[in-house]
Amino acid sequence: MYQPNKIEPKWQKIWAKNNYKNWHAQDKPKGKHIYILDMFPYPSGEGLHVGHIEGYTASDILSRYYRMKGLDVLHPMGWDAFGLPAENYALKTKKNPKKVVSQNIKYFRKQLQQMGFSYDWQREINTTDPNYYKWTQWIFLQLYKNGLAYEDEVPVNFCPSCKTVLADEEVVEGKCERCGSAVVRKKLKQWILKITAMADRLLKDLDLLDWPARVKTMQKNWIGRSEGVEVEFKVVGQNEHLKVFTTRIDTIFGVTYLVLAPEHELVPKITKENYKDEVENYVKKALQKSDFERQFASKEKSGVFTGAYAINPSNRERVPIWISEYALINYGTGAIMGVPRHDERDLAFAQQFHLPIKEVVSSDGTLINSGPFNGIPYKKAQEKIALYVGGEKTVRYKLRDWIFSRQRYWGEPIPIIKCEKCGLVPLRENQLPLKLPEIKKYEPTGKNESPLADISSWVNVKCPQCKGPAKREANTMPQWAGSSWYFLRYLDPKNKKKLVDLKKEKVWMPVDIYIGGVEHAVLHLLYARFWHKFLYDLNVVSTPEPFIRLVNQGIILGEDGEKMSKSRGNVISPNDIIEKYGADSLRMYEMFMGPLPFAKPWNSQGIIGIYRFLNRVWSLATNSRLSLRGVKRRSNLKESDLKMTNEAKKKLKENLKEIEKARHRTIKKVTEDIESLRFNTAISALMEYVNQLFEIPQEKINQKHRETLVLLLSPFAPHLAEELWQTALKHRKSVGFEKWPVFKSELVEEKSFILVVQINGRIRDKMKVQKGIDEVQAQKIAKESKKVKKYLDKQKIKKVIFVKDRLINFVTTPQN
RNA sequence: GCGGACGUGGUGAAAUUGGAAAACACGUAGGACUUAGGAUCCUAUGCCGAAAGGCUUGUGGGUUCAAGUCCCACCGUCCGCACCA
Repeated sequence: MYQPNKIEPKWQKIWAKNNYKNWHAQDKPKGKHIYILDMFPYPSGEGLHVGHIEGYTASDILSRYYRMKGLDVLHPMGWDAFGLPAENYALKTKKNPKKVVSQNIKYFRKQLQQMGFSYDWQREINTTDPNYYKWTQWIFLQLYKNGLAYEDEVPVNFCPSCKTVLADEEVVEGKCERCGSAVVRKKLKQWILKITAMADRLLKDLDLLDWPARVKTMQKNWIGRSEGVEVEFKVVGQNEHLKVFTTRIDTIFGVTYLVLAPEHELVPKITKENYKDEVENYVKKALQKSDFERQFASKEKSGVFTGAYAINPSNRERVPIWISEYALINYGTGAIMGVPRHDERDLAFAQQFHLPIKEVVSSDGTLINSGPFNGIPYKKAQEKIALYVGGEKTVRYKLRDWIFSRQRYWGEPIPIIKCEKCGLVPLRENQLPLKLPEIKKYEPTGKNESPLADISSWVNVKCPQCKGPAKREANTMPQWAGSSWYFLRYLDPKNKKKLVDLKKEKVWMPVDIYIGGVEHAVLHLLYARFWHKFLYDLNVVSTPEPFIRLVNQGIILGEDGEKMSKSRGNVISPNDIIEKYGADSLRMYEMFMGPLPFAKPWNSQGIIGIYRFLNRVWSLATNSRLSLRGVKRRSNLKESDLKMTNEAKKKLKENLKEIEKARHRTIKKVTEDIESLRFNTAISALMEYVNQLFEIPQEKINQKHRETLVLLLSPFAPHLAEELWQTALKHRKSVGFEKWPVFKSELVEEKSFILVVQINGRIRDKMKVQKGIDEVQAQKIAKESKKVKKYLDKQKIKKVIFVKDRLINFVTTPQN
């Protein structure tokens, strides 16, 4: 009897011997090797959910499969444990974050081991371990030394609930990605990473990657490259110039006003006395609004006139200068030229404030009202007009630099000392890691500083340069720091001298297959690419991209088809499923639900089908009865016991002949499907094979049939396979390192096929015939069919289409 | 609004290159075995029809001997971005 709750713990214990040495990958393997990586989890208090298991099962199947194919497989696991979720949870439960994290990790590790995932636990890493974050800090120092980390006072996103600044990537629809509070804009001095310096490479190198189209598109849009022209408008009566950015320089003759962002630095300078009160009022109001309010609450355009005018360089016309929220300070130059006739937003604004509207591109796409450029197609005119108005070609990106400091306790300390005399002084590399002090009060202060600022024993230090009094940088790094390079540390987790040994790095990088959720498309995946390119420039790594192939698993929805959530009460707990059906059933069901990238609703009934299947496998391999009692299984009977009609005898003979072919066909199908990550159809193929084995008497099933079944099943259901391999089939060694079965192509090939006979494209008959017959033979056979004759009667055959080994189609016309 | 993915039975889904639509499961119905069945086994199961046969891959058109697959238009769903000049 198949009892998963007995055999699963048994094999898990055996696999755990010597810290899972069987799954330990060589540092420098001699033969073929493959790096199969999961997005490592954030060890929350909730434990693993079914979504984690989906991706992790897929990667485990691949890992086990490639080991059986004889490859060296690197399949590691670790913990991404710094950041807000752990800290908020710790605050809520009034515990120490370090303790919380270590408890959660313990629970996660246990759950992963209960699933039978074949990780190389000797390479386990933890981003909150000082031996790990030493290197996160080291990378920061290199960024600083290379001018890619800088401190600046800029308008930043601030979450009032989490009491910290956030990166643009962490703001979703104007709200904090973590807690959902509306984000407000503040001007604060922050550490910033110059990701924009890599914008072009991050965009171009997307071409090197085998990633899902939507992730590439998301990154492309996020980087948001646009080519345009910067052009200056002189302010009337002042020695000031307003620089605007436009992608449509050809419409400059149609400019009827200019707009500045409320935060634009020239606003106070150019505003005329009579307009000052109104302008200041508007600016003040705008600054108080959250991003959410500014972007979504009011679709109507707002704005005020500054009283100032500027000269349009194309036609010398005087145009009014306005300010409005719809000009964004952090894109382009923060100032735009208003062309109401040819831009929807400008049109809305012009209509609101009764500004003139001027047409400069006619319906046929040529310029009008544009002085010397009239009659030229607008595209062609762009270059000439840019030259004419003294504009400068520029490339602009939506991507903004990465705000890198957080006013929270639970993160990597930034290894910088601030000295009044010497300014910013980086720690020396031999002073790393700069450990996060253990403190009692780690609540965020809300004072735009991390709680570390209040720990005087930690924060007050001597300046390494002048030995005078100085302070440590008290802000910490964001959650994304540790995950931006973790896949490198797996290669060399204990190296004390280097982040990673270059020789080991050269062997294993880049990651061959990276499996994880799509939610990191513009966060982790963008940050990791950025750091990787930087490390590539430093010769710390040898490849420009870290992840060649990315696969997103689709989310698993609740039974109601909605996203699983506690409030909906539709969360499926892996623990319950394991208890009821075992980890092998859970693994296989999640793979059987549908294609890996699809979103799929859970179905409690569905897993029963898998459980039944594994029971059938058990009974086949152990040669035992399937049911508990009272059931006559056909294959328990001797051939002579069967009441054999002639037809039944014939069918049996056929089945026996077919079964060896079926074995080879199944090997082929399962092998190909695993390699292309079509696990659902691989499992279907295994089911079909089992169904076929059930069609023949038990004594006709030989060891080879059973062994093939167990071998092919082993990546999917490793516990069951191991049990059957060693107990029922009497092998000594683990099934996980047996040779993957091979098929003979001559046995996969069928000798006959079903010839489909069509008349005018409609199927009229089917018949089993020898493969390889030619058109003449096929015609002859087809025409012998009564059904076909009926339709060909009184018809003239106009044309015959013959597709070899598939079909024959008679195209006819009535004879008269 | 812009960009992307997609639309097949009661449900999850299969379907190499344009060549048998619905594999494999779930569910349902009937039967077997049973003190019992929510275990197990067998049979049936896209729709209409007694049958012959006809119809069927969101809708409408097109290309083709042949379309789930290719082309055009429309409808719908999901996801991402969203005043980016």
